[in-house]
Amino acid sequence: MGDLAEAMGVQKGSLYSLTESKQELLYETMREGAAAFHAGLDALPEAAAAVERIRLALRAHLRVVAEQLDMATVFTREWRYLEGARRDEIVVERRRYEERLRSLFREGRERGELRTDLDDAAAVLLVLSAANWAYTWLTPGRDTDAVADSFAAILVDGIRGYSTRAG
Amino acid sequence: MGDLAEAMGVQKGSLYSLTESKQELLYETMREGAAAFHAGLDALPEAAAAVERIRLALRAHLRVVAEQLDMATVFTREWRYLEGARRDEIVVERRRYEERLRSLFREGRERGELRTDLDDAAAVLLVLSAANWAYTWLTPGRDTDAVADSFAAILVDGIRGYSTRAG
DNA sequence: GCCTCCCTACCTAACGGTCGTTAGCATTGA
DNA sequence: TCAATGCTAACGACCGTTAGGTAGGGAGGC
Repeated sequence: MGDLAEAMGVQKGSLYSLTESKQELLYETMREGAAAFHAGLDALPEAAAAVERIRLALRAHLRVVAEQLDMATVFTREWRYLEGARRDEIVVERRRYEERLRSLFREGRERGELRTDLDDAAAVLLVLSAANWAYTWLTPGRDTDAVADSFAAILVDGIRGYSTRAG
Repeated sequence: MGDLAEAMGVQKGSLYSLTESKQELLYETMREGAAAFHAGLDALPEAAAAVERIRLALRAHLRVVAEQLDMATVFTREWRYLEGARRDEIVVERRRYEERLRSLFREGRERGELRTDLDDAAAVLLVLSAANWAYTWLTPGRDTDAVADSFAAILVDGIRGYSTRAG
């Protein structure tokens, strides 16, 4: 709160005529974050192939992280410190996001666009890992879409060389 | 330090005849962590194929995380709070680990075992993301090797369905 | 074998700083 | 007039650390 007040050019105590508490600020940041990430999934073209939707979901997520790096950092690191009902609400939103991601894979598999032997849980975890770790290395200047596409390319087609691919 | 003292059944101040400072404890934890993760890479069979070495590296990393969850959590979350020379040393160790992982991919590609058009940087980032995010969801009881293998399977051969694979 | 020294491990008490928050009051603009 | 915004000052809690002291046990010298 001290740092925030200083950045606003205001005394520490003055913040409390603008906000209820530090928890409240954290909560509002988390709400913004959840909304931003969900909006990325909302914008996915429904008609596109699963593989394409996954690529675009990765792009959307990384773009939010890159464009709102501070928020994304708080979103990934600080949600643990929410308490009570506010925490419950945010945890639900986080789970819902995971579930929406998971359905991308499940539906893709059911439609035969993805491997039938695909381990859904592992695939989602891999994407979520990339998404949630991104705040540590993404820099707003770089071409975030290209990175997302590289991730997607590896995820979709793997890393194995053509000559050595097993039948 | 208070929590630690309580867990040891000792007064807070008594800790300081055993350690120099909280920083020192953090530093030692980080050293242990770096050693454990590097040991995982040391044990990789040199003769194995790149794809296999990558799978085993993932296994080794996740196993360390699962078996030393507290250490791994500190290792991934708290290294930022190291200061001065101790911080520098740990940052070097972290970078070296990344570099060793990167060489798994680079050598694999150079030997033709991995796709010639592979984006090394993205591949390493993907593996590191999975590795560094693992402390948030890994539970010591579960079959960690199986999860690592699932990750490796997706990483190596991708998720795309056979019927829709592009030529 | 005994005594002395000293190191280790522990104690109590407190210091100095940080931090979130509150009370009470002043200013200002609609 | 009143709500919003700001100020000053302080409270209370927490935290890492230190000072100064005590108990005990092992090592070395006599």
